Amino acid sequence: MPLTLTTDLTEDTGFRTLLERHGRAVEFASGQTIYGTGDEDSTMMLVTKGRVEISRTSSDGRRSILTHLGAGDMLGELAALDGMPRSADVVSATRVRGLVLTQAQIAGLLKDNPEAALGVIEMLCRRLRETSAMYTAHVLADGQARLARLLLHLAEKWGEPLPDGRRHLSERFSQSDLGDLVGLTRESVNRQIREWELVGIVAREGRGLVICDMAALLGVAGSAE
Amino acid sequence: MPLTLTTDLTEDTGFRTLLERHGRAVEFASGQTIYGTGDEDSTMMLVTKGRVEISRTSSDGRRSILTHLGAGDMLGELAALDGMPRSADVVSATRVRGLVLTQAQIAGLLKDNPEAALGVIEMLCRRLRETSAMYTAHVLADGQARLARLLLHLAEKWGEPLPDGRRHLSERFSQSDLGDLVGLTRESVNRQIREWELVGIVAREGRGLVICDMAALLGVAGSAE
DNA sequence: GCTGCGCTGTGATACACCTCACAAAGTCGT
DNA sequence: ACGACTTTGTGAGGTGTATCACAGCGCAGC
Repeated sequence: MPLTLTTDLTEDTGFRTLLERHGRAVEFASGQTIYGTGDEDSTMMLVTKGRVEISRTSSDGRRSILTHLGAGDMLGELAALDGMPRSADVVSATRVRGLVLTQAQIAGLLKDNPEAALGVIEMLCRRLRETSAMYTAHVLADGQARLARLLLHLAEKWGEPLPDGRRHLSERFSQSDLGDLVGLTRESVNRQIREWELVGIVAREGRGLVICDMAALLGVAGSAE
Repeated sequence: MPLTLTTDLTEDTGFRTLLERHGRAVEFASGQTIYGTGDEDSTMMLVTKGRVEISRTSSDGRRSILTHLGAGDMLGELAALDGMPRSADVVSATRVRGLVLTQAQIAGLLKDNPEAALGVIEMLCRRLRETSAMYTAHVLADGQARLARLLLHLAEKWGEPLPDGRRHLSERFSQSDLGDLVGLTRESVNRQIREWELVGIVAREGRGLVICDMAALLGVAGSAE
């Protein structure tokens, strides 16, 4: 089960309307810190354009990326819902545009509209299932399987399908990003991808990556599911 | 940040009253499967006595234990709240007594009592923070640090304090359980604990374990926080 | 154009942890 | 008190990844 931490807005909890109607438009250049771990502010944001990275950094400087979010994804709802300090860093990976909602606006929505609360509960349950699946996947699978899973997931979320069924990933994920997403070093990611390239499972097309043989990746990924 | 997945009932979302008043009393012998991954039933349960293990098993038979829950903890609320299939196995680690609530009862509570929904949201947010902290901890820390963290957490949740400040863990956790809780083999756990025993960080007292030097464990645990 | 700087590629070496194998000790049922 | 089963202890050897080190490459800015 791949990591998403994504809030699917096709199922509307009332947030979408609220955001589009009352959200304050914001914009960030690439590389800016949007929220920092421990911050006390309690806003949330809907990404309308670009890509952000959710991560944590250990005291000795190693980084664990939880996920990347893009247009249509919400972020920061945890702090907005429970008022606790932010639990992760959010950094723009590209130029990012979004709509921001304050905690007061959200609290208002929840008070006036009990339906919304049920939607929120459903969303949190889904996130909880995803996160805990992500945990066990990391415990049980080795690096190769985790990387295979990641590529499949990224291709799904960010890639465009090619006519021949392969998938093109044009968004730029550096190998060290990939490493931080699955808990491997950049070098290990390099060697693994290189190996898959030789066997024709993936290919390099200009600045992007093409997933040629999804079935093979699924095989590698599933071996320890 | 240790794994808990625990629902703290001191903060009452209305569930506790509901459970104590309308819960159906149940009892399980040690080693019984209470809920199985994929099951469709949607009850939840308050543990009143004993200890249960929440785990997942990979296709190749390796097991990852998410946590152990005991008296005062709720389990199965995820499926009860969102109606999806169970996402993990729950097995009694000892003889267990509990009170069971049906999904209909919970739905009724949430509909009649909007306050309760807010409490549930808060609880889910806390769980989400814990689970994702658990994930990054596992990615960033090595086996030694994870085991140290685990012992501290178990001592806190299940141990009794001794007059001299040490902590006695009388509940029986086998070394392979400990391994499955942190993603190590039984052998590795054995060697590590043995080593700590030699240095006086922990000690064996009959059938239980005593944490002698919490500070030292904290040091090991925190080195990669 | 040249100059940095971040990304990629690759070898050599180290080490944490696993796997396998087996013995000893403890626990439980009858 | 007996055997069966689980848990613990420990060695030898293998392996997946990390670490370090360095070279090439591509792109942005001056």
